[in-house]
Amino acid sequence: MAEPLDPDMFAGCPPVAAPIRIGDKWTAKITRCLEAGPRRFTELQVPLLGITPKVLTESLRAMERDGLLTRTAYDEIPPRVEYELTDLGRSLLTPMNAGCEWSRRHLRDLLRARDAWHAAS
Amino acid sequence: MAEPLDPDMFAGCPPVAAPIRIGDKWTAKITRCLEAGPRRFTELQVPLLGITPKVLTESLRAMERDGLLTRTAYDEIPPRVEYELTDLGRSLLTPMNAGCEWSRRHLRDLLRARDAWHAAS
DNA sequence: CGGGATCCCCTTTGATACTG
DNA sequence: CAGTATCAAAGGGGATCCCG
Repeated sequence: MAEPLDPDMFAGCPPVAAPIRIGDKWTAKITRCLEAGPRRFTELQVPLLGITPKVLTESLRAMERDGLLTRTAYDEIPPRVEYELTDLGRSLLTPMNAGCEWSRRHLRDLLRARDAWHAAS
Repeated sequence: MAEPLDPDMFAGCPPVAAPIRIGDKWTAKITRCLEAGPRRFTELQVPLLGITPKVLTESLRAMERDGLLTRTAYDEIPPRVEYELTDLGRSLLTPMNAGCEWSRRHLRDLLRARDAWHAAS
């Protein structure tokens, strides 16, 4: 359905890059991962470097509860579960893109101000 | 310079309304409070219902450090300090407005999904 | 494979009291 | 007025181990 997720797709998005945050720590990244189509649990773990199963489960459950994505479990062996954005979840991409655009244009200024502050103190 | 801040200006913005968050818990609201011009410390405390001086100071210091606002202390008695948005701080209004627009259009759907979930469980 | 159960830590946030 | 100092609480996030 979709290309494999790039393990480094968030390389340019350190936590400092997120004065703008959507939902909890992982919501925005999960949304990005699902942008191109449904994904499996293990598939999501790859770009979300170091996320533990517990935390990923919690984030996915919260998003499911809020109607941002659907969870579909297939009764197979081995088990297979797919997560897919709903229209509501997809609507988050608009403010997310506004946030990313802000980072592209202004984050450098913010970091420069922060460095200057540390240098002065 | 500017009209007094409405103590209830954030009445329609419960925490649940913020799947989109800018900076720490108070950054976005402080930015809104400064939108119309410089404000004093005590002036800011009014709409930020219940914020303690400590937390307000911490938030303001962090924003100053990041170049989002300036702090000007006038050597008078009684003391007077004014906080004012920089251009960088003002640039946050764009993604903030995108987030507010999302809330206006979709928050109702999110809350409905959440309620349905609770009802089902 | 896709989790659940436990335990724990640390940061964020707040309450309270005091001060130049 | 505009903070600072200290303490306490809370919850988000993570480590580790286990399971159907």
